[in-house]
Amino acid sequence: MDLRADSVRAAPQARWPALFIMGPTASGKTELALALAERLPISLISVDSTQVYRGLDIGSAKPDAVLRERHPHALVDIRDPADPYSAADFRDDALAAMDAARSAGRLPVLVGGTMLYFRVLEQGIASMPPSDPAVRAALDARQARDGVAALHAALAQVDPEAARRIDPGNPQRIKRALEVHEVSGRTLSWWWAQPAVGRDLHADFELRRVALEPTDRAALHQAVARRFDAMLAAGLIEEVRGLRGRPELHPGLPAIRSVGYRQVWSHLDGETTAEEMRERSVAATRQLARRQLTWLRSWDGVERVGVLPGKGPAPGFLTALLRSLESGVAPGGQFVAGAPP
RNA sequence: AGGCCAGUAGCUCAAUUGGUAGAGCAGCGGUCUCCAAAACCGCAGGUUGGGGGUUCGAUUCCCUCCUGGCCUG
Repeated sequence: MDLRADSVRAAPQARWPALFIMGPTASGKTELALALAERLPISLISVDSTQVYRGLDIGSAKPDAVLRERHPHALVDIRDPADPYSAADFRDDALAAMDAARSAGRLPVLVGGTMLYFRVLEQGIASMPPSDPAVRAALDARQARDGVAALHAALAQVDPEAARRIDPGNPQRIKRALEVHEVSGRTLSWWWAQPAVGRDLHADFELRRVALEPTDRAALHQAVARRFDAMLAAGLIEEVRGLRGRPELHPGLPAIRSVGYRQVWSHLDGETTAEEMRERSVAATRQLARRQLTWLRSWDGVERVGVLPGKGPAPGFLTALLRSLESGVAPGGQFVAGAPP
């Protein structure tokens, strides 16, 4: 779906530059973004499904308060962990933050590792009924009572097309399809067939997309383990203990299901030893990184920059990136429309 | 020193009366349209501690050596 040519005709004014910094966990995205923020008028926008939650600080590798004071990050700490955030929420919020950056003459720099969010921001998302907590709860109960196979069979009745495309063992997607049907009266495959609506990002912004890709998997694994140990030393268990003390929070919430938090929560429930908790957390982080890399490999037109975990990209890359971005800054210290991203 | 038990995939363990080995986890690859740090799919992986013997055939029986653990001195 590339509406670029049409959009340029419809909106002849020059587009505003924007930069994506993508990459798996522990690849040095934040360091690169902060280095840019030190030297250029940019607005940092977090693309991270866990950093949106207040109180999930250590385990989500949020930049610390001092750094965020100096370089504010949009879309960090915007939700309570009890209140689930979604890809569609992100798209709206990110576009608003990008518009604000443009109004301020600043370069929006979107940094993060939540690849679905990048994809939805760029390609849009089909107009579909949002999630409905009550319907979800009912479907969860039905799954517990009748099993996944029964849910898939029910889906096959109302929406054979969706049932064929969704794996019979994938309860999350099956329930989403049933939910959409229940709240809208239309099947998921009907919604899939609708033309995409909503704003086209490419009409207003010219993107430069940079992906940090670790060149050495073993080194990435080591960096992941080191970083988790540092989180433990920084008080991750205490952080989770605090969350666990809130009665409205539970392991079914997206926030609590995220890497590290889930495993520590389970450890505090007495289900695992400290050593098991550490091993499972580190393994889950490795798996997260692997899935993030799978996303990145499938994307065309992305600038791929090799990094050695722990050392970052080659020094020449930052210099070259700064030089090309600086050329878009006017004497007044603001970016100009039509600048090269 | 003697006795007993154990040694199978990277890890934890399976394998009916001997019929040339399976699973979970980890690893790797992939899917992804309002939970995505989620949910799911697939793949690979072992001269069964070494050596010898019995047998048509040994993870399985016998001998020996090595390693670890327990017990007795």
